[in-house]
Order: sequence, then structure tokens, then C-alpha cells
Amino acid sequence: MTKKKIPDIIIGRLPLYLRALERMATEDTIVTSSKELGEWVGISAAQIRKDISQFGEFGKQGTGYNIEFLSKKLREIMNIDRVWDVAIIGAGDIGKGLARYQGFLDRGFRVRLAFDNSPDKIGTKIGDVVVEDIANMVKSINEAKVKVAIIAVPAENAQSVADELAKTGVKAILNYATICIGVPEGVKVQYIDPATHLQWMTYYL
Amino acid sequence: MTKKKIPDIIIGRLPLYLRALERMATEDTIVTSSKELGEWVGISAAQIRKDISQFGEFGKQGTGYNIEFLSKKLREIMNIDRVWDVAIIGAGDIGKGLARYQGFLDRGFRVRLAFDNSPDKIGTKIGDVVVEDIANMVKSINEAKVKVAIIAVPAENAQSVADELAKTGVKAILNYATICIGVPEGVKVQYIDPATHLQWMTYYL
DNA sequence: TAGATTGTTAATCGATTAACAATC
DNA sequence: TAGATTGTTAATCGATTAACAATC
Repeated sequence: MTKKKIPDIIIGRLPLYLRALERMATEDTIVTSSKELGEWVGISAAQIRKDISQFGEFGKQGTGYNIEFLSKKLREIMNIDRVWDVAIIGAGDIGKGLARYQGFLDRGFRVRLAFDNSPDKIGTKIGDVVVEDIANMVKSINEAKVKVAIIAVPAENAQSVADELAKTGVKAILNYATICIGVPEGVKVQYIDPATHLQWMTYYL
Repeated sequence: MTKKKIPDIIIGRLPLYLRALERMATEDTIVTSSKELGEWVGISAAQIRKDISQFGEFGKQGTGYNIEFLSKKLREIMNIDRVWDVAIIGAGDIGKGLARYQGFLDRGFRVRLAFDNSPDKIGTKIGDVVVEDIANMVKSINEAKVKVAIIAVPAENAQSVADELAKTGVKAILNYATICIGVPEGVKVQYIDPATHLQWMTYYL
């Protein structure tokens, strides 16, 4: 009864499919095909069919995929048919920007907690949350049962924050610090670093 | 005399290697090995040696890699042994945050231009630049010979901004809009979307 | 029915790993 | 010299593509 292990690389493409489908839905389109979806996300039709078919038979021969139905299925698969509370660690420019970011709400995430170590910031309000002392982080995160965290502290402090997070129920970390962090088995980490992304492209200039 | 075609996936790892090396350098380390570097970035030693050897023989058997020397070579390979001017399109929360971001300066990038279509924002100063009317974008970018742009406008407007950028010398675009954009052959695009990154992980929760 | 498009298989392609001679 | 680590080759592994029967 164990779920077949799906490659990470496929999981990583599902959010792109969903994002495109949600956009299609705003344009009064009812069905789409692997070909059309492929053009939207820049991936071959064959690969899209193969990816989707890992999880079930969600299409109809001759017709394609019902956008509403496939979106629903993808949300279920990705566990975003609910809202996840998020904790943001670090209330500098990046942390503040994320706390106010409007793009989370309708994509399954809500910023619930924010922490910083600076007395200047503790107690201030950013977005809908009040910045707490980072000394309370483990306690607050555990109480709120938060499972998703965003690290937005300087690189020097990222590993120690990650170590603290390991004492909580956080199992998914989005890391904006420009350093690779070590986490316990079973905790997922994703990295965002604009300078790294830019450097990836300057090679071709 | 044509440069051997290096796979994209290898190019994408070079910035990570450089980032780790720069951090090692701050710790008074002189040399490192593929094994140690691999532990820093979470990649196997064999792969690191293979990646680096695509570009030359930068290590010494029995000793490893000189950190200063390898960093210099990587910067040359990635074309960041100089500073690239960057234009930011969209001066909302994300654009503003990026314009003020301190992490670009010492990694090869400087924000030189910013644009928005809102009269409220045009003329205001963010970071070191004054926000210009987006109507002047093509002209200003061409005059400043900027080759790198960051799109930070709503998804609805991202494609039209990309189309305008196609009329300039911009060849590298970092896209924060939550939509896949079409660009002419020869233009590179990278995507950053925090919600997509988070969704990638909730599958495993 | 005729046309279209899925789900799936087999073939291809590319990336990673393991192993080791070369050599510092 | 003995120990260590590179650069590289061959073997393995995994991902993508092409093709097509099934079927709406």
C-alpha cells in the first residue's frame, strides 16, 4: 500500500502546471490539452502527460483535461487543498516584503508568525503579524503547530536558526540566506537567492 | 575554436560553488577539496570534480583547489569578473526590496534603473535610483546599455514588459511575475516565485 | 464515423556515480 | 616515499522523447 515513489523533479513541475491552469481558468477556458498546457509552461506535451499520469487518469482521450478538475486533483496531490501557516524568521527587507506579499494567500499559505532578534523590530507589526523575539521562536512555533518556515536572516545566522527550527515541527524551509544549510532527515529545504539566479545567466552574455 | 557546449545544469551549479568558496575564504582557509566543497553545497565530490574539469585543470592532485584561484576562474567563466548593470521593472514591494537589496553589490550586480507605470511612484527614489516612467523604458535601457533586467510587475503585465524588453539589448531576465513568459531566441529567463517553491515542499508534508 | 488526444511503452538521450591511473 | 586528491573513463542510473494503441 506504499505510495509509489515519485521523482522530485516531477513534483517540482506540478506547481507550474497548477499555476498555468489557474490562469487559464480566469480566461473562461473549460478544457485544455497536454499540448496547450505545454506551450504555457514551456514543457513538452509528452512529458506533461507522463507527469500527470503518475497520479491517476485525469484526462479524456480526444478531449484533453478539464481545467477545474485537474486543478483540484493537483491541489490534493500537493497538499495545498488547505491553508498552511508560515513562520518568517528575520524581519529585514526580505522578511518584511514576504510578510506583506499578497501572492501567498490564494496559493495555500498564510503568514502567521514573524521573528527577529533586534529590539527595534520586536513588537512592530508587518503585514498582519507582530514581530516576536526570536528567543520565543521554538515555543511559539510549537504552540501554533506551524510546519512551514522561511529563513530570511543573514547567512551567518542561518544555520543556527535551522538548528532551532529542528526542535520544532517545521518540515519545510524556504531559505533566502545565501548559504546551504544542514537539516535533519525528513526536513525539506528550498533556496531562493536572486544573485545566484542572475549569475546563472551571465555565463551566456 | 568553438567553445564546447556545456550543459545548462552544470552552469547552474557554478554560482553555488562560488558562493561556498567565497564563504570559505572569509574563514582564512587557503585550499579546499572536492570532498569538502561537496559537503558545503550538498553535491557529490565526483560531480564537483567533473563540473570544474569542464573548464580546465584548476586543482592539484594530492592537494585540492586553491580557493582564491578557483574563485577567480569561476568568476571569469561566469562573466562576473565585472559589474553588470541591472534594470528593475516594477517598483512595488518586490521591486523596491530588490532595489535596496545589499546582496547584489559584491556578487557582480548593481541596480542602475527602475521603472513603474504609476504616477505615485515615478520620480521617487528607491535605493540609489530614481523610478522612471515605464514609457521611457526602451530608450533608457538602450542608452544605458543595460543587459540584465528583473521583472517585478503583476502577471498580467509581464508578457508585455517582456515584449518591450525584446526591443532592447537585454539578454537576461529574472522574472518574479507568476507566469511563464515568451522571449526571443538568445534571451535567458530565470524564475523566482516563493509560492511555487513552497508548494514544491508541501507535497512531502 | 473521423478526428483528436490520452496513457503507456520502448527507445533515446543525458546526467551521475564509481573507480582508478596520474601525480602532487 | 606514503598519502591524498585530482581529472577522466566506463558503468550505471534516471529522465525525456517518440510512437501508437486505446478510446472519447
